Amino acid sequence: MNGFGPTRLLSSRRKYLMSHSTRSDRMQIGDVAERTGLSLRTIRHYEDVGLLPQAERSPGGFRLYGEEAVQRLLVIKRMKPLDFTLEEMRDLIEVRERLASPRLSAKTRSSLLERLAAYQSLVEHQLATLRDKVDNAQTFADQLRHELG
Amino acid sequence: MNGFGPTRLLSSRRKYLMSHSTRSDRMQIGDVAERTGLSLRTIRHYEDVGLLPQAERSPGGFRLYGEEAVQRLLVIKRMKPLDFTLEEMRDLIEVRERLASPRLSAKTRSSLLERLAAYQSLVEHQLATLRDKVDNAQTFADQLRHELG
DNA sequence: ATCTGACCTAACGTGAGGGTAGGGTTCTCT
DNA sequence: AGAGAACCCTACCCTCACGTTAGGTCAGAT
Repeated sequence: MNGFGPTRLLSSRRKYLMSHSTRSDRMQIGDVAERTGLSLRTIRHYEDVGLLPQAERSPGGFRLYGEEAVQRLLVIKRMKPLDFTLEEMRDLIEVRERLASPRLSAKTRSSLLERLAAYQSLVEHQLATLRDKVDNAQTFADQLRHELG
Repeated sequence: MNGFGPTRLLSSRRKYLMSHSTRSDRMQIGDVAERTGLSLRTIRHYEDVGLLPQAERSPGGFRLYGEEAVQRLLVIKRMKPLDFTLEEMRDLIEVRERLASPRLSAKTRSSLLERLAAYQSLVEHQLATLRDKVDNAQTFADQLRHELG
């Protein structure tokens, strides 16, 4: 159900949770999954398609993540209901990140801003249709309530 | 884009729109698609998986629908954002329909009501998580607006 | 050293349709 | 009656975002 391993669901992870010595602030994939509410499979998949950068690895090959990864995944999670493809999200995120850098020619910057603006109007549109869907669902729920009430 | 044929999109269908004689109130699939906003492909798929009952056919094999089909599809459309599988929807609709009949033993009726109640609580739950998603998306949109504003 | 829980890759499966090919049907108009 | 346009049919393969095994390896505790 979880993609792998026993289902931990909400139980906070007990073992080697940041041992004591030598640990940096690197988490492994299970911690990230827990903090984001995404499955291991999903996280790996996002890496596969480039939505998440390649994770560092432990000597034995375990993926290691820092806080930025969690933050990025949370952003992605917020975007998801807007019905973008993973590739669009990758692109949108990249545009935002590049804009964050101060070292950009005016041309580059304005072209990035343009792309971002395009995404924004898409976002607004999708947000509107999402709200419509909620209304629809609400209507259905009301009807159901009425039939049972 | 539409599953088949030239993209009509919003343009109302011009030809043989309920001819004049001999026609009953049967529509063909394109009319239904137009009225529900679903694609031809989707409608056929729903029939394939039993979410929509087998349509009648014209002598030449065209699917023919009545008003009930449109209504049913609109109900399905309202449900869709709630993230049910097509099979769950089929089942839920069937329960509702069976309940509508007056010829039911008390036992049957109460068992159906129970199932419906179970669905209802699922619906409420899904509705809640859907609203959460909207909030998330909203947060994201706000951020984007802020970056551009 | 061993156990156990957490993790790995590889690969196939699934749900809900989209897209295309190749061809038949139905109405309108002449 | 014939033609043309608009509409529809089945069959099949494709896509996207993962889920689900299968068959291992790794890391920390005992």
